[in-house]
Amino acid sequence: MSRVVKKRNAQVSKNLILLNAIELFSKKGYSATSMEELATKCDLNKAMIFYYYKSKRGLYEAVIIQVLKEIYDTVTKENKNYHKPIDELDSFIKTYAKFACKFPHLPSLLLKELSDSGATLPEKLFYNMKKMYALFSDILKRGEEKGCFKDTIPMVLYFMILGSLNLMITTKKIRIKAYEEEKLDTCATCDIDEISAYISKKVKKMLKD
Amino acid sequence: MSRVVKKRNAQVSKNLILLNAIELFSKKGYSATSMEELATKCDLNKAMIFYYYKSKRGLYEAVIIQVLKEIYDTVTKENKNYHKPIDELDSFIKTYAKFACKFPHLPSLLLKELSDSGATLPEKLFYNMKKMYALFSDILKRGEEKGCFKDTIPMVLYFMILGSLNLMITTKKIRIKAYEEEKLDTCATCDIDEISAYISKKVKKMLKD
Amino acid sequence: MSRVVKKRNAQVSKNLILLNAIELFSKKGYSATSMEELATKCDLNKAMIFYYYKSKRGLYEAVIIQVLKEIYDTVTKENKNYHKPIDELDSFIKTYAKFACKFPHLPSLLLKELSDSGATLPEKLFYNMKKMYALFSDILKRGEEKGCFKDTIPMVLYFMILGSLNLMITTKKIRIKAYEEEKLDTCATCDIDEISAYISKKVKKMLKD
Amino acid sequence: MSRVVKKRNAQVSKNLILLNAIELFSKKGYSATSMEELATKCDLNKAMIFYYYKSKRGLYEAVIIQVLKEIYDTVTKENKNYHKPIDELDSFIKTYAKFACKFPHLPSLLLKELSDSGATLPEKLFYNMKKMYALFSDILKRGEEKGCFKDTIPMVLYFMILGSLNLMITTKKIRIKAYEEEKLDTCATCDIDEISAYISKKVKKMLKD
DNA sequence: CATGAATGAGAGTTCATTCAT
DNA sequence: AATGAATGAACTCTCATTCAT
Repeated sequence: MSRVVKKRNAQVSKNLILLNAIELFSKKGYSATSMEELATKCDLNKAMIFYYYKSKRGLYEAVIIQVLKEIYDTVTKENKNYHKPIDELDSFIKTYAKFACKFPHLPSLLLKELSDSGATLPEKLFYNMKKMYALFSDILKRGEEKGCFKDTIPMVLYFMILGSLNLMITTKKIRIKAYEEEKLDTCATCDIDEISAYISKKVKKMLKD
Repeated sequence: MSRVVKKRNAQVSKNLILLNAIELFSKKGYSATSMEELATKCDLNKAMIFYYYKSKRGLYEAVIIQVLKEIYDTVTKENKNYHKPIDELDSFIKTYAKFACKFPHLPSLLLKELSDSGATLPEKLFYNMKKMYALFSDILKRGEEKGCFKDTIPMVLYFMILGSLNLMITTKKIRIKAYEEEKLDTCATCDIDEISAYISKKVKKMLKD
Repeated sequence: MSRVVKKRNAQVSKNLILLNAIELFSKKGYSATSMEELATKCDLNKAMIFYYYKSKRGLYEAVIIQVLKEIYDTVTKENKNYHKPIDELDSFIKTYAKFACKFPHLPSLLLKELSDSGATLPEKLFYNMKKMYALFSDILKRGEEKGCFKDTIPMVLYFMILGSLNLMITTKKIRIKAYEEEKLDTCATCDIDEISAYISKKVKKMLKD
Repeated sequence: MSRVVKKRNAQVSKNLILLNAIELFSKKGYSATSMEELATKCDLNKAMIFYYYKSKRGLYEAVIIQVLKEIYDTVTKENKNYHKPIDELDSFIKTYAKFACKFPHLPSLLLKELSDSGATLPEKLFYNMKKMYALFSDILKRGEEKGCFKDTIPMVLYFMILGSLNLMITTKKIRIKAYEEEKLDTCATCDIDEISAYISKKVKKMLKD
């Protein structure tokens, strides 16, 4: 009859759940993530997830919002140190790359959210996504005004950068495998800094006149 | 008591399942796709799916292989008409774009497969993915040999192209929404041809000396 | 790995579920009845309940409709033999009494359905309840026309009959207890026929002029 | 971190819980009533319910006893004003009707308690129920002794009165619906006073010689 | 007296999979 | 080749109850 009741404070538990949820959702996707598994990972009772986040979907939204906020904050903070559009662009790319390395599975999660939802994507989520893009497109705009960037379609350029970085990060394992087994040139040995430097260089070249 | 037994030949049913499976898997992802729903969509009994494809995972692999084959075939066929690396590159981009439009949800599916599996990715699937990439990297290689392309890291460039195209396609709905609601510059009105033309132009610029 | 699969035909299983559900729902009420328990009682897998009835609520509605139909059919069949309103009234009371004995816990179930639902009561259910009442009120109406019944408010009389019968039946156990322990006059020894005869007699007296 | 601790005295909180519990249990039944919901309704912590009433079942019993007491007290108090059995009977019916209107969902709750429990019905509850019935059967007994009532089976008559009143009250909503939609004669417009007057009149007629 | 975090058991429901026909 | 009944495991979610504070 005697039950051992763990005593942690609310914030600790709530955060523990969120952090592990970020990992699981981004590794396995929404449907394949089980609340049972998450609870075990947190060493917490399953019911606590619902106590704090109401529902699986609720937790999921909290996860996405949290992640978007983190990216945005990281990127803006870094960018404050630079004032020339070219440096800001450099910094944006490097910071995003660092972030994507930290949560390597999130991009596909966000991507899915962007694609199937369309209309149902909750407002908060949508709002945070736009803020992130606005940051980037502002850099380009200022660059064009100052005459250092030409012929920009910010949306496409944004996706060229994010797309390539995400793919390079998530495919790391398999690219190594392809290299080891068949000496295929998959850029297996490059680290993320080299990759983002290369992308930076190429993007700047694209935008020159 | 009398049961109506549909009579189709095996190939027809098997294909019917595969086609509908492509749609469902790519729309909803692996876990969120139910065999029940698929069977209903095919107007076939659930058990038939297992009769033909052994298991859900088996069907899923068949789906991915089928899709990769289709992309590869389409791209190679188109590219036979061109012989200068620049034209081949152009053609590669345009053909991939067309394909991605046809199955707009597949990229995220492939992407996930690339990321979580790593080592467990079945050989056949892996093989088909490599063939596709080889096609692209060969174009670049020939271009470098002929001196028309400079400073290439094919893997990164491959992902810049695929990444941006995929993202532009899958986010179409939401970009329109963002434009309509807040006049955000999300390239909402561009059609896929304009987008791939822009990407082509920019990639070529990157590779010039 | 080898699974033993029971082979019964659909109708048998579906009925088995319905019959046991009638018993459980009427004994315990909706919320307190568990699908797990029902399945065990049927010696069937829990999933079969959902296979046949979609949801607990769906099963519940099937139960109620089934029961109402049975009452209605029993009552109409019996009443065909009589043509004078007084005899029809007698027969109505006796038949309802017999039925209520067979499913002693149903009345409280129907009662609850009548009370909390109001607007949400499904159409089919509502329809069957009205048919039942119409049967009774028609007897009274004919009686008034022929001059053998006076001063009727059919709804109240209907509930006097049903209410007293239901209560006498459901409280049987406890009335016996009260009698044995304290010689309280709870009509403990009366059987249902005596009770319905008494009710019949009294109702007829009420309706005389 | 600072926690706001409500300060009420014990009796106030305990009563608050009881009152709201009466409402919820009688509206939804035992199983469908959740302690969480009750706590929210009381603007109190869930644990307080257990602090005061030990368990859900304990609270439930408190509820039933409280209600039975209230009925009994109301009825006896009213009946003190009358001394002829006929007037006492009238008064009993009218008072019960008033009470049932105040807690329209209680009857079905009591009914259920009467039926499932049988042997397990706690002593206190049983005791209170009997007191209530004794009140009624005493009126009839005195009436028979004085020669103004004939041929009484008090238990059945008790249930005729209670049954019809309860049913008329709980089905009010649905009877109105049936009337509005299909002009069915469901006594939709009668108020409780007319109904109890009609019942009174009819009961008295039954008991005449 | 009062709170909120924590628990374990069980609820309804879904789903991939199998088997007899 | 095709069906539909059957299964068992898993899933999300709820609930009464308890404990530390």
